[in-house]
Amino acid sequence: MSEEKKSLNFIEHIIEEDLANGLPKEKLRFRFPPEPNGYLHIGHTKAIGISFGLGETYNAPVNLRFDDTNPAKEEQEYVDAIKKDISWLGYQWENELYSSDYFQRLYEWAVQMIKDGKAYVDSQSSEVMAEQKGTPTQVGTNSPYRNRSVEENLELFEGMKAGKFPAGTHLLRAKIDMEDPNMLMRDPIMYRIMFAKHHRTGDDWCIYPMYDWTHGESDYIEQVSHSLCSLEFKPHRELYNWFRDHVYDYAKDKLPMPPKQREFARLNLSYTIMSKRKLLRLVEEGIVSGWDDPRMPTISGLRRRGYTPNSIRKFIEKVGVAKRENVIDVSLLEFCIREDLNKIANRVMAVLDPIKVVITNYPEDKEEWLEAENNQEDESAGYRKVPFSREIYIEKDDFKEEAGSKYFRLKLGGEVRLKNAYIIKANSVVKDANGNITEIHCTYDEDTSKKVKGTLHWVSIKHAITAEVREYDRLFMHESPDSQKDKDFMAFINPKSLTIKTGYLEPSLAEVEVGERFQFQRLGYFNVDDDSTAEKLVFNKTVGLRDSWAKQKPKPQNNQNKPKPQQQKRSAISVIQQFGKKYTKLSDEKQQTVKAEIQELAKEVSYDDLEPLFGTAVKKAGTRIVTIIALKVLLKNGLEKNDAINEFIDKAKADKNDVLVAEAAEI
RNA sequence: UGGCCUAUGGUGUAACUGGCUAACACAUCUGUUUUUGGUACAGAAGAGUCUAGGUUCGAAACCUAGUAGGCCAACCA
Repeated sequence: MSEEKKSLNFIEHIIEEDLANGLPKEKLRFRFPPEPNGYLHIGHTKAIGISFGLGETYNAPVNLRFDDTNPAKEEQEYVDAIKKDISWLGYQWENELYSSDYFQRLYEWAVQMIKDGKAYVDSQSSEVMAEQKGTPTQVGTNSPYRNRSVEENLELFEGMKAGKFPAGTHLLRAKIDMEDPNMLMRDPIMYRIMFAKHHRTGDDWCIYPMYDWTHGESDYIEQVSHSLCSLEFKPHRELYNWFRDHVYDYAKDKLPMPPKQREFARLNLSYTIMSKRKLLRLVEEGIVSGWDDPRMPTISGLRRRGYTPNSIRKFIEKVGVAKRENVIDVSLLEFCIREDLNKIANRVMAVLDPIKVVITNYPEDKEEWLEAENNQEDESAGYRKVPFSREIYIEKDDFKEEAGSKYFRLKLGGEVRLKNAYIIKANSVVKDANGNITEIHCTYDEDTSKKVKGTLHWVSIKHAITAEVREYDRLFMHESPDSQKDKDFMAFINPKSLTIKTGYLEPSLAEVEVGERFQFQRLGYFNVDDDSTAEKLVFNKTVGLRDSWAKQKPKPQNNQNKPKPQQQKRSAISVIQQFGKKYTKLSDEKQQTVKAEIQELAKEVSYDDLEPLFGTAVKKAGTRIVTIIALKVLLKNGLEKNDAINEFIDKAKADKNDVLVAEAAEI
């Protein structure tokens, strides 16, 4: 067991510390608490991966708890979809729970809080209350109802529960501090009146608890040890603790574990939006076909697109956990899915943009069934037969009448290998009236041992089956479409995010099943879409293969690779400082050229610019060398020596860096 | 005008809690192998850790100030 010590993220550090301080390992318990008001997306996967992942590493139970305290928004449909997605990802929850299961207990605790003078019934309009609440920079003021008697509060709360009051007339609030700098502590609402049918409790209740009151107490009831959520809940922690500490007083005999909330930064993906509300808009406005459109970042979308649970889990693992805002490059997600599919997807041949090739020396009525390896990454995948005949399709892109030596594909007079078949040579082309090539005439050679640079995929026209092939591009053309202050995210929609083609496939694909994944050789990974039927096959492109050839070709004006915002002219001193950072690493020769440049720049530098650099840390020898060089220029141009200068020079002469000493000695 | 959080190569995370030349992955670029311009393998480039002070023999880490970004005023979660 020489397990290499993996570095821990900050949450794991906290847990390790708690364990070291005496928390028994058996007490560890986590939870994933979605609100059933929408579909899960890749961002949620991070939260799922963290809590369920912790459960796996510490062998601790993880509850799936639906935070269903707002019947106006929540539906059973979402509960079912969420369960399906989590299961699909391969995680197992210990218990399926609902906050609504705790409504009675929460109610009893609330009554206790009233009796203890920690909560009161307010009877004002939301406008007035908002007024009293103040702003982040301005304290709030007390409600006139804040000091109702316990008896009155009890009676009113009882009445609220019994349905005696219309919605909006009364509220239960915690009595904390209207002047707290944290607005969440300014007498937060615990209960509101809502005459709505709840997806689980039906009409049992007409008062519903708010998030802050429910969430932490649900954690506590479940004896969750570590309650992990995203950063925006950080300000809630203070309130989480306040409620928890009071309730702990009521129940500590039976519920000894007070949970602790910790927050991590949520996942952001480049060229993607993550907000449920905005995703809903894409669905409602018909930009996509539904929540499971393969372009959507939802779990169901990714699943339909052909992503594997493994690849998504791997992605979440690689993304890490920390507290700073981040934007993950989609290329990491693509890397993860390619890595997985490379190992498990069988290779097949499909031509998506065909051009006809006639092999003139191959008999017209002949056909051969050639052996093809299914997956060279997996020996157990075996072999299959693919038909070859006189007329085949290859990709249009794979032929040019004329091309340079860097072009490995077919050109007139050139030879290429047909994957799993023969080597062919292009002799002539047939063109239509517009000059478009309609046929390429080739001759084949049975000797396949020859070395040729290029290998093409192909499909026998006579045997080919057709399929609808859907290719996807990113939904948005901007790296962070929803964080532009002056533009709506809809402005960045990519109008060409979906391309539908007719593909010609080798006949082995005639009987595929929905969800099956393949590599179309040299093109990418594809899976069978839910829309696919025996009569009409439909494939989705999951992701393309890496293509180092495409990168060499001139990009179609898409300069997304280097939008480096060039800073406007930097000052001479900052350029010199920049040189300083590298100076000691440069070769002697380079040092000379850089030195000359610094001497030139130094002419524009004033003493006031330079002086702050005298204090540079000893360790930063490069910066000090560069400063000396510049200083010498200034001295030469008439600058008088002063104490600061002399001290700096003396210190340099005494340094252990030879270059620095040498430069200083010249003064 | 407040409070809280964050700042490490282009991106994301590390750095055994103050100690080696700041590590790993993605992205980028080179080669080698290859019946996929894929995979695999080998290598390169790129960061004095936001800035300035301070503490220390020693700071990415601790302290102070500044700067930048994020979050906080729903009877949402």
